[in-house]
Amino acid sequence: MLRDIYVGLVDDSFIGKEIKVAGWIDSIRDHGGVLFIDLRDKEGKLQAVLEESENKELYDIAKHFKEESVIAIEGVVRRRPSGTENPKIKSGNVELLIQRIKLLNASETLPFPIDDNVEISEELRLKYRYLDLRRNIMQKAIKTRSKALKITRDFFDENGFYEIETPFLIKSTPEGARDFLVPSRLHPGKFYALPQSPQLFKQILMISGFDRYFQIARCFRDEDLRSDRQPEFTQIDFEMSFVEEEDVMEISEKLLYKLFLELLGIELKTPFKRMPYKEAMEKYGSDKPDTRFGLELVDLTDIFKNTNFNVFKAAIEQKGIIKAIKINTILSRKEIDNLTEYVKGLGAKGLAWGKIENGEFSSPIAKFLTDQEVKAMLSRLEAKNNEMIFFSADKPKNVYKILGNLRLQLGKMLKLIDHSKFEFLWVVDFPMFEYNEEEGRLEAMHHPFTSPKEEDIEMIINILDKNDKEYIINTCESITARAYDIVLNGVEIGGGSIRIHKPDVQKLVFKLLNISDEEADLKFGFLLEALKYGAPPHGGLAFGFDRLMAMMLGFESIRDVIAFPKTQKGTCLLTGAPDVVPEKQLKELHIKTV
RNA sequence: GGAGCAGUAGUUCAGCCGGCCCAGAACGCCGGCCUGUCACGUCGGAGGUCGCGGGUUCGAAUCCCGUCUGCUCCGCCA
Repeated sequence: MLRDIYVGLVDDSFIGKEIKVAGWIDSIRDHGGVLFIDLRDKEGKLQAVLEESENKELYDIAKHFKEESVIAIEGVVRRRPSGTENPKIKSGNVELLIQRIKLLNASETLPFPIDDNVEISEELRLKYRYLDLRRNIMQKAIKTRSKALKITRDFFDENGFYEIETPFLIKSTPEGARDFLVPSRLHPGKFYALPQSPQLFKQILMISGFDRYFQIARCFRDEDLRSDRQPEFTQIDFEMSFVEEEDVMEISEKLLYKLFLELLGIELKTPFKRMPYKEAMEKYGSDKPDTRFGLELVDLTDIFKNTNFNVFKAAIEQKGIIKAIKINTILSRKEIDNLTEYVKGLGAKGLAWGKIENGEFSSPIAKFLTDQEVKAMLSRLEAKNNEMIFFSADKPKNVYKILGNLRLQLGKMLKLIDHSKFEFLWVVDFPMFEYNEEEGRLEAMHHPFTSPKEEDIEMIINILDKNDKEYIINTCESITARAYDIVLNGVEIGGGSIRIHKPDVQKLVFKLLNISDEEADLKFGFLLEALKYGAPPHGGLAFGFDRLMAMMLGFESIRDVIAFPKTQKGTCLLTGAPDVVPEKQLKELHIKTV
């Protein structure tokens, strides 16, 4: 070994000992006659000292060493002179008296400082990721992530789960996200897909009788990126046999409890709150509400059902709704303008607002409203003096999107969010289906293997019998799925469901999704077949591990908890992926670029 | 596919309603001084295709058009 101990672990007990250490020069200070070198490794820092009078030759060389160079030092640990202790570091009572130094690798001047307090552009951080990762905050993030994985593995092991790997090279299936494809050399014109999740395999494993499975699974989705979405990401994926919703939620809560306790010292209160999807949408305009603050949406549709105000009238005529958010401050004209721009970006035509000042309601739309309407509305909103109201009137989907996002924006703006809180919430009773207007067909809201509630199966059969588009659109929403999402501070950190375990129900659902028997056989035949041979009732959940870690560590983006993330355009600035490949490689794969 | 923000010394930023800018600060870098600092101090110095291309103008970092890159968001993400 080139060293006896990590510098960060040297403490009072080493006083008087001669040791050999190695690490990076965190900082170097030449005082003219005495030189300080703070040596750093993954465990911390240690101050090393060299006096010119002791060794002039070495002093003159060492004073030119640059930060982030890698050196090895031999010397004796001694107590620091009284009054020069540094309480900020663990080894602050002692220092290493340098006898010999070996320069193992000199560093050139860095492209940016290795310092938690300096914000460096994302571009540079990703290009020089190895330097970025040297920063204390990133070291901590990666370390915590590793600990979290260890805790997770132990937890599932202790609870009778097997960790089972599933393939990366799989069959592409319709539905869901766009697949990443891998060309097959042995089968010209054919492709593997990378898994969007181990979904089908974990179900098959239940049918195989393993009863409880988990996996720290890498998943791939070829969709546009966001601060919380990378093309490859990690799920904590698990599945259990002979369970119902509550069982899956309970084990999920236990894992989170353990992670928060052991990593953050926080004791979570379980069970977490549950909220039906419908309530989440109606009160928060979101299926992943941030419940750390109020500003709930209030429905005003009935109050304005006979209104003469054209904007509201038109919305109601098109099966729309009118909702409002009330805040207890009056914003400036400029702030309102900014919010208007914001909601326009979400597809709103404008932002109607009103305020109560000096006991009077005033609003750009006041002249279109009757006294009765205003009175009823203010009473519904319990609006008081110096409060302000924002309206949205549109199809429900748009109103939820606009007010849901406006609510988050207002929460931030008015500083209503307590950032020390961790508010968990289960969102339950999701609809099974969503109508896709563009494609004119139903889509699975969760995925097509999610079980409908037992009592709703009848409804599916009815819908199929009627075969009437209008009826399908109107009825599909009331079919409830046995699905659940877990939300933390307004971020969806996991989701799952009880799956279909009977082939006939699975066939019904495929049929409703407009997947023909033929196509179902072609794409999911193996699953339908497997369901015929004693498939146990089963269900599970997958956590978005990157999101969970980002939340726990207080990062805005999951890039900060991934060692080597990609940019918003999906490129790796460190290595330059993706890149062109030699013609020969393409030829072997039977591929031509266009 | 769309919208917004950003791009100026190595880094972080200021300048940007055209001329006071052949661009400035801090940190970093280079050199000198300094025996107890730990964001050391101090004196001096070097360092810039103002992302790129085009246009308007007597004159462009500054205005216009296009383009590239990063970020945030909408669409998309079962």
